[in-house]
Amino acid sequence: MPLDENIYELRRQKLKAIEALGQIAYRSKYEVTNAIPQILTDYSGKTAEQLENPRVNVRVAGRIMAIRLMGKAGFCHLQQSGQRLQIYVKKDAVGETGFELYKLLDLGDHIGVAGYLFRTRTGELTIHVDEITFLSKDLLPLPEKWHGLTDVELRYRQRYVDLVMNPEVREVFLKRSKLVQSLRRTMEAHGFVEVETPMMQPIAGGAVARPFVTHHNTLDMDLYLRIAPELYLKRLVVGGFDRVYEINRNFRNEGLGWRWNPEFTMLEYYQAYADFHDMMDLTQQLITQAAEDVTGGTKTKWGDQEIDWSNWQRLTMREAIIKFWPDSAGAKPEMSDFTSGDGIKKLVERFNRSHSQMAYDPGEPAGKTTASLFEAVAEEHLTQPTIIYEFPTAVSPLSKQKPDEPDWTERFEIYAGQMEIANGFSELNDPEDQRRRFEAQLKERERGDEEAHQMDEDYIRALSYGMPPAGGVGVGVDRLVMLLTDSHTIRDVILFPLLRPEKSSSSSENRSESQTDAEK
RNA sequence: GGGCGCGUAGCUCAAUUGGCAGAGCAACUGACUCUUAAUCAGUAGGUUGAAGGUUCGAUUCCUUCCGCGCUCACCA
Repeated sequence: MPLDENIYELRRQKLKAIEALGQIAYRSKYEVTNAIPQILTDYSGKTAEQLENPRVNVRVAGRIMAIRLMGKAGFCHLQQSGQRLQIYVKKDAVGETGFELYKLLDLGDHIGVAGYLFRTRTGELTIHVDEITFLSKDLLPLPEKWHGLTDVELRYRQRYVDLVMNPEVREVFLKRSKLVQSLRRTMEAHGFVEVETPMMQPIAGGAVARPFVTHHNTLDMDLYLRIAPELYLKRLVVGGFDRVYEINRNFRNEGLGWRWNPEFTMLEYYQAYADFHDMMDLTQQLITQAAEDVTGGTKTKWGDQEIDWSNWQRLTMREAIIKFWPDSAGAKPEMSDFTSGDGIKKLVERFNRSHSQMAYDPGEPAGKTTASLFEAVAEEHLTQPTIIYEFPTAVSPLSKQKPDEPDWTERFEIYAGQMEIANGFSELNDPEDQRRRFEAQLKERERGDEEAHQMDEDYIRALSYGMPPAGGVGVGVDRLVMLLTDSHTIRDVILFPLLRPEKSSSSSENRSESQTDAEK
């Protein structure tokens, strides 16, 4: 830290010296003729002769990422929008004062330059500078130019430095932006209307998770940050918005991990008069289109594997358990094994004998066990985009049951890269059935499941006014970004992931201490 | 929360069984008007995450704490 402050102080003095040369320390604006990426696009193909006549005069701005001084001339690389262009500064060209300014520049400073394009002896496109304008000072030293910033914690805590130093990080977030654009485009093309529903809710519903709690002072009431927008979007379907969608944050007070951040982005959409098969088709199309829009193709790298977004498979949950049943756990299950709680229990016991123990509570509903068994048996095999459909009713309090098998619902999830990335179903619109499902969830809550769904009387009232048949889907945007950018932790696709608060032991605390001392 | 690992200069990393805490880059001074990880000569920069213990002596061994990473469990 002492050295840090030395450099800071030294650079402040340089800034004063720069002002003494007639520059403004923090000026308001600088008119450029070209952005650096534009120059690279337009002139990279031109020869030295083509650049000479006619001569191309430019004004550009950027951050100094490399600087080399050789007596009375020097080179810099200016970076803008993640791309770099070299400039050549010669005392003869910029004059005495201009060169004094050049000598006061540091790595990380922002400058604007005016000059003309040429090629150096080694052929690199370069600006021959006539005039330097100082734009802004970097008072803190950037990380080492060769190794850059690799410390994971610093990268997340100081994302601004990470973005300056690591162009591939910038790329990930550009792709994230493209993905969201693509999702919106597909939704709009299908006639969906974008809406915004409450982030603060009196009852945290629409999913099975623990919420964050906050408080409104004037109304003196506790509110929950939403765990899902689902119940509000379906209220809108009741109200006559036949196709609605929302892209926004959900908050779940759960653990952190490579696939989990407490706030994450979800796309949710609801379509009246559609069932879960329609939603599977739409979602498959949405994701395939997104892969193409973001990466330009349908095949993406995922670690040492490849995901082919044009090749999907569909399996029921029961089929998936049978298909991926490990040989070591004995004969594959039969469909009839899933019909009784006893049959499922036996499957779990057989599986657990050959594998690491899968957690399960004998008192829980059989459907819950089946869903856990599916995750234990199949999830790790689901690298290619796969739609798993027909989920147990016990874990699907908002889905419509299969007409012929009431223990199973018209629900699906989409898996890729061993992650669940989407969840959709034919929406339960029978208010009395919905009340019974909520009551079953309340029993689970009494059994100690803090994540079980709460009773939402207003939602039941909304259904009682009549909701048309509808299908709905939620798509995990962060996880989709991970898959499309080969990022293996969610923190790499969220600009500012949740971290523990920074320890204030060093600089900030010292400063406040010295302030109190001064006050005394 | 459990298990494993890590923490040394601003950044990236060394340091023989426990024996003088080092290098490159960044910084500073000087030389250099086509360099590009510029080069050359020199200078400065450290409470080895914190506290305690063992020892003649601790970056190294032990304990506790703090922080980070990986991983397992709950969760999308």
